[in-house]
Amino acid sequence: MPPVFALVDCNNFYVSCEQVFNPGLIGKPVVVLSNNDGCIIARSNEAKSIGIQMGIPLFKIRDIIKAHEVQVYSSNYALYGDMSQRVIEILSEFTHDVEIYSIDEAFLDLSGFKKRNLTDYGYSIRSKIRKWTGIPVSIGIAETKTLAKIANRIAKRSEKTDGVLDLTGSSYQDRALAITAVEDVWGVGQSYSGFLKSNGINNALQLRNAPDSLIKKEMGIVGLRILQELRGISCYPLEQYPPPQKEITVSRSFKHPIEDIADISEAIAAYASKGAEKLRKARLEANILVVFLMTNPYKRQARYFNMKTMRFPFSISDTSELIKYAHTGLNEIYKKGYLYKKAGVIFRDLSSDNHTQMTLFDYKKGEQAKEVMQAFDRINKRFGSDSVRYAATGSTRNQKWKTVFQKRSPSYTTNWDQLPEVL
DNA sequence: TCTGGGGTCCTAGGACCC
DNA sequence: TCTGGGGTCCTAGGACCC
Repeated sequence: MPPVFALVDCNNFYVSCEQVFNPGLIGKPVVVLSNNDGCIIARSNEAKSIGIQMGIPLFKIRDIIKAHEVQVYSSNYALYGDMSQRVIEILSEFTHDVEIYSIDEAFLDLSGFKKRNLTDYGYSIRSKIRKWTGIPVSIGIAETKTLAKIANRIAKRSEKTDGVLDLTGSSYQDRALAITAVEDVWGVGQSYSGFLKSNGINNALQLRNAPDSLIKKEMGIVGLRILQELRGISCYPLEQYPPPQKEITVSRSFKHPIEDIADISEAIAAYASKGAEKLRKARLEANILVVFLMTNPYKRQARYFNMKTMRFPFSISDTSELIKYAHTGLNEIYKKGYLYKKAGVIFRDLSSDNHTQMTLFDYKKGEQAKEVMQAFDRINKRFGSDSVRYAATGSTRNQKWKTVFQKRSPSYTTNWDQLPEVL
């Protein structure tokens, strides 16, 4: 018995979140920006239809913004994360077989619901999410995740589907594949679509019917799996319990380039500290730390990129230790005379925090440090993040490396002081 | 002037070992 | 002409995802 997957995808998620709390934005061109208000990362349908591209830098479309009075928002992840959780909670009322795929997408296993009308089931999911959160979603249903993605894409665009499309056992399946461009197939990016098109494969139907040997040669085993999935043979099961995380990154671009290592050291300390908090929250410890530093790749000025990998004698999640290592690494890779644009830390080789190997002497020290970290995390949880922080992360007066959000909406759902008022 | 951030998987090649 | 072979571990780079 082949499985049945549903992909539930929130439409224009970040923009929809803004619209829920500011209904005046509905029907208008609206965009949400990346960190430092750099690029467009979400668009309302109206913004899409006036030609604003995903990922484009804001400064390149200033005139379109002005001409069409596009409403512009900085990203507000506290709000989006909270809304995402609400959507997931509703989904799990419909089935326990939920895989949270990203902040705005989830796969469901509907294999047990085959006797029902799956389209109708989709409609009831969709309308409940709409009613309880205000977020519009689209739902694609099919025998594999890749086909469910395709169904979802059509459900999102076609008026006729009204947001839900079930392709299981459907005579419409070939047609659906034929109207899906090859670059819109899950797993086909820029490089692969270039190769496929140069071989006359322009849509998903042609890809499904392509010879295995051709695909294998250029796209390897990943390509073969895409073929299987398009043919209705599932290669990617539902991952209800995701495997443990393999790495944790904290990195930021600087709004303006920075030269001085003192400023970069502050930034790196803040990133290491944030990463350490993420480690402890996931009950993990790191064995490897990578620090990296780079100039602006978009500029023609002198370029520099370097990174340093360090392995610890035993696994760590202690903030002050991690800051120390990060600074050691930074001092090795920093070179005077460059204008730096981005820096970050990566933690790798993560292990669970309950079986650290230490000598008895180190053990005592370790227990003390652990208690300090627990108190640190408790305070920040209770009074808001950064209520306490390490001196190495710098004075609040130094704004040189801080990320900018000039057009941020209030944190309507996560901060008591910013609840929306009903007048 | 102004260009995000955080992930995963696969593959090839080097180091090292027996 | 021909220069051992095979396994493991690690890393870098490429490709993709949202």
